Amino acid sequence: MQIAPAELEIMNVLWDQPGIGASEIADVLASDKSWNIRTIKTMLGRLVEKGALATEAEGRRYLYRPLVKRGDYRRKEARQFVDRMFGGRAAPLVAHLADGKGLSAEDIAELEALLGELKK
Amino acid sequence: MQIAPAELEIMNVLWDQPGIGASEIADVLASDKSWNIRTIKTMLGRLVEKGALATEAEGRRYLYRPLVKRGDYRRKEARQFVDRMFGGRAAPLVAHLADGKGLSAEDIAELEALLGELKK
DNA sequence: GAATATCGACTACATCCGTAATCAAAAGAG
DNA sequence: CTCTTTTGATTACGGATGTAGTCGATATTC
Repeated sequence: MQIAPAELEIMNVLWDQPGIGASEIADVLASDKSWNIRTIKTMLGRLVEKGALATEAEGRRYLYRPLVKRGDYRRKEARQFVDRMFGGRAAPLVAHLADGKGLSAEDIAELEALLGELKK
Repeated sequence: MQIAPAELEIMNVLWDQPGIGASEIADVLASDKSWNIRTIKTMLGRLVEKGALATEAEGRRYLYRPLVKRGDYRRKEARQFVDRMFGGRAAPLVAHLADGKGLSAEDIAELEALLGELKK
């Protein structure tokens, strides 16, 4: 199941706060995005249609909650991206991120810890 | 400038062999893709329009050559992807790849070497 | 109770993408 | 010279996406 970039913004809100309604989502997004409430509702509808969200009626409105796990989705996308852009190799990806100054000291430390884990 | 997934296949061929024409590209791609030559030409046209490719007339046909560097494009895409999916943090991305068994021993070795470099 | 705000459902519409088909001109085959 | 092939240019077309507008029903506010 494919989630478009704009739809992902909605999913992110719902992964953080499952079980809220369209207007609450609009409130959360209002800070960075300037999306019309209708736009948000359109995307909610599409996400439900795609099977990414479940609805639960609360009075006259719906509450939404993710059916896909954030981790699962990320894993799938990460894999797909690395395949598409780097022929499936993770190292070049990290190298490119590093080259673009995209790695903080903290990132590097985390990666080291991670590699330590992996070697075991 | 945005390069769609299918267009990227064309770019990859041209990054490997700049300065070839549509039919040569079709030959290279014939092994894995079953794209009609017309499809390839459509994508070439779009890539030229987007400014990703330059054309050079050779008799009645064109030779194509990338105007965007592969490394630059990858860097930009990697950054964008990490921002979109992982809030800009690289470590979680690698963690997800690792979790999905997406890291070979070789990858791990390369990453270690890379981190060694970065720490200096 | 009448005007208004809000909700979900349905519709709209331009652009991008994947996948070609058509067309006119030119080049090559015989 | 005529038929076929190849090339770039233009057009097609359905599905996805971003960004809403319309509509009918209901809830809320005077």
